[in-house]
Amino acid sequence: MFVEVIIPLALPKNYTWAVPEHMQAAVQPGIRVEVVLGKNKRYAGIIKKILAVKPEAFQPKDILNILDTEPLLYPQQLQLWEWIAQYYMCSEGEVMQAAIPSNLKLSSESILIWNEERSYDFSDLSDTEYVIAEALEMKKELRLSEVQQLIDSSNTYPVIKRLIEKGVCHVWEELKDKYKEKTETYITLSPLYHDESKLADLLNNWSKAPKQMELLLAYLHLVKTEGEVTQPQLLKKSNASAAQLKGLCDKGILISEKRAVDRIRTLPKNIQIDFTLSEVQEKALQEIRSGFSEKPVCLLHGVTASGKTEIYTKLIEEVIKEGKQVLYMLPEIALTSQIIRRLQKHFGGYIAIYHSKFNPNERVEIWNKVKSGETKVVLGARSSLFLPFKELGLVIADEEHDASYKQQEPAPRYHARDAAIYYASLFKANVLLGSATPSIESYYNSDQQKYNLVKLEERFGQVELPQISIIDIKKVPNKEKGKIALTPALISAIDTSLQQKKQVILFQNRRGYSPYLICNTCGWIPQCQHCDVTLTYHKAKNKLSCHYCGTSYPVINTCAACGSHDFTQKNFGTEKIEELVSEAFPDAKIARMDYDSIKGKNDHDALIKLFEQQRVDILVGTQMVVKGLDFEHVNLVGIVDADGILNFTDFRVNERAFQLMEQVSGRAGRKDGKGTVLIQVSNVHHPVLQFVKEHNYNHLYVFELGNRKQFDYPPFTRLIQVTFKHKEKHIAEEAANIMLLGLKANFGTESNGPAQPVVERVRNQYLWEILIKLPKDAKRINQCKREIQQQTIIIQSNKRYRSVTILPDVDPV
DNA sequence: AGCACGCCGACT
DNA sequence: GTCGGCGTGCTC
Repeated sequence: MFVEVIIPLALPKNYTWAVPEHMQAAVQPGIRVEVVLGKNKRYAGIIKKILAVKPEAFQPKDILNILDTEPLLYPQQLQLWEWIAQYYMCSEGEVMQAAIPSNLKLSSESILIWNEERSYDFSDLSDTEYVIAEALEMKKELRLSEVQQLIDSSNTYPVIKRLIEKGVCHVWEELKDKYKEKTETYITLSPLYHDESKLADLLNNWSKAPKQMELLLAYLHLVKTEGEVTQPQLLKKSNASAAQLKGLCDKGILISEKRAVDRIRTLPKNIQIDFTLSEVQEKALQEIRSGFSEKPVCLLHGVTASGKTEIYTKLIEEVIKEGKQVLYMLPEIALTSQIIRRLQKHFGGYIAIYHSKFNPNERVEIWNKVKSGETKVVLGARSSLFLPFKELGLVIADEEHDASYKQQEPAPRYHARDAAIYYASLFKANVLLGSATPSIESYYNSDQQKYNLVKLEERFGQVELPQISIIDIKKVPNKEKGKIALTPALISAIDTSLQQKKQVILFQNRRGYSPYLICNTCGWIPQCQHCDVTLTYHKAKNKLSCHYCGTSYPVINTCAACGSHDFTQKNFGTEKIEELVSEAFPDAKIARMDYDSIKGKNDHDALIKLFEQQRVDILVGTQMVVKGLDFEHVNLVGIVDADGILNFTDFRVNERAFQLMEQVSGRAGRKDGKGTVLIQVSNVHHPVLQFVKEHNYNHLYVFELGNRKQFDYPPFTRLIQVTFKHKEKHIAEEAANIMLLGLKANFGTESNGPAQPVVERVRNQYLWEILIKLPKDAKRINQCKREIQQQTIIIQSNKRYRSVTILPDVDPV
């Protein structure tokens, strides 16, 4: 018997091991096994398939151990992994890395074992070797991490090698299971005293140790009120010490025991739906249901504040009642306590939250509860896709257009929305994609009748969509040199809102104080040494920072080109807007929400809460303010600098610009009355603005087409994005130049072939991203160039050499 | 991911 | 003439 095993490594394919006779009965797909790969490295892999025939090309090794009695996952998951590996061009091992909570991944740790036969003469050892040998002699065993501490260098390997050669020790690899149950110490009364009279006897004849008696009385009281008593509870209540409690336990009166407990607080399992759908929502729900009978995927295009969440809630309820499970995915950033609270209110203990910020032990617990079918609804970010659902009935991908569904680094570079559609198909489950601004590919798929499309064009409670006004910055009188941040029109609108006791959101998609500095004498602009982008001035930190790579520099006072000390700050970021607003409205409470002001996840939640409670009047922020948040009292949204959103050259920017502006605008007037959106822009004729103004999404993709007439519909099928990844900048540039010369890329898939560009990642069928690995030395780059010269590529590029969008003349699909 | 092997530049 | 850097290839 042989097994194909998935090892959590980027191996070109799965390897095969032999199963010794006595282990064969326990072997089945989904079980973890311990295997040796290479010389003596051990891994815990997952059995994918059982093979009956011995492979001919190599001699399989035996597996060492079987680690589970039942499969860790279901066959559907192995199928999903296979699909992701094939579709996104990575190994199944890499998928496994992403899929399994790190605590279920076993890895071997090298342990140095003291050689007892070794003489105690260390005269032949160097200083570092001596330090380790001495420690080994005392402790007999050392972990690799301990060795690293001892000689405080990461370069332990050569030293250890020499120690082995000199016969001081040998190396043992040990596999460790990292998941630990959480235990709490519970205190119970000894069964001896369960009899009331015996207990009374004990208390009446108590002598000495009054504190212990007090403790015992406190215990008896707690049992009555709480039922179960934990050690910390008891000690707190009785104000006693652990030693006093131990005394009671030693006397055999109380018993202390450790019990495994859930890390995740469980809520009662009940469903509570306390709302009714509006007529429009009800109609949409009907359409979704009947759509599901024909096609498994449905795109719900509902304008902002149309009440999509209520529809989701109804669908989830139906699925739970059928006894099936639901995966509710959201972009990471939108997983705020706002939405969590809302769903927990409806589904209580049926729901579990899952995302990458959870600690590994908690993740294992959720994993197990989803696997057992106990958890019915998972609310999570993209990684929740990998949970072992027992019987998936519905997947909801909310904010379907959001780019953070796509994993960029590391492999597997999967798109959670697309992978979820495949995953759902394995269960014959339905998928609901929801967005106020659907992605072009989803729109296209519904256009092609692949997905069903349901629209919700009305806001909940007949609130009208906001009135959108465009302010032409060019026409604003006495503007200073450069752009004007807050026009008089915007200022007076903010003033009106504040007087009405309403809230305002000001959106500026640039963080920092001023996006660049310019030398007044010669026009030199400080740039990042690594990235060729301008450095943004941050006033709070008093630093210049590169928003591309994150490097920060001290403020430059002297021009590198002409030595002048005279700089002007150009443009404005959120920091400056915040400052300008507080100057204009000294009495208003103003807060800023961007990457710099939000350090931890809690800051984000806390700020949202402040704003919800109207303890902030004006919120200045970047994209962060738009992600799936409902604020009821906002009636004005100002887009401070729309040019900054519209004037890019990236091919998908029109789509993104529209989505962003539409999402931002959607924050206005969600509940009580019509809102206003003011867009400050100089390029007033930009076509995207018309669509935003009319809330017209239907023709956006046509517009996208119109802008790129040379391509057939859909315009993006032939786009390939190439990313150059190389340590050395000049090589990445050289690689970009090869592409810019209009040469060809050999889209081979092997990762171990000769020096040739290598396909590494695929995004989805419309947009391919390819990572090209290039050799280091120049001679081989030329060879590479030659290999590249077989296919013509039309290139669209942004200025930075990091990422180049190219259009090949054949469809790579 | 490790680890081995082999190739070139910096030291006894 | 050897050490050690890293580039490349292989592991069932």
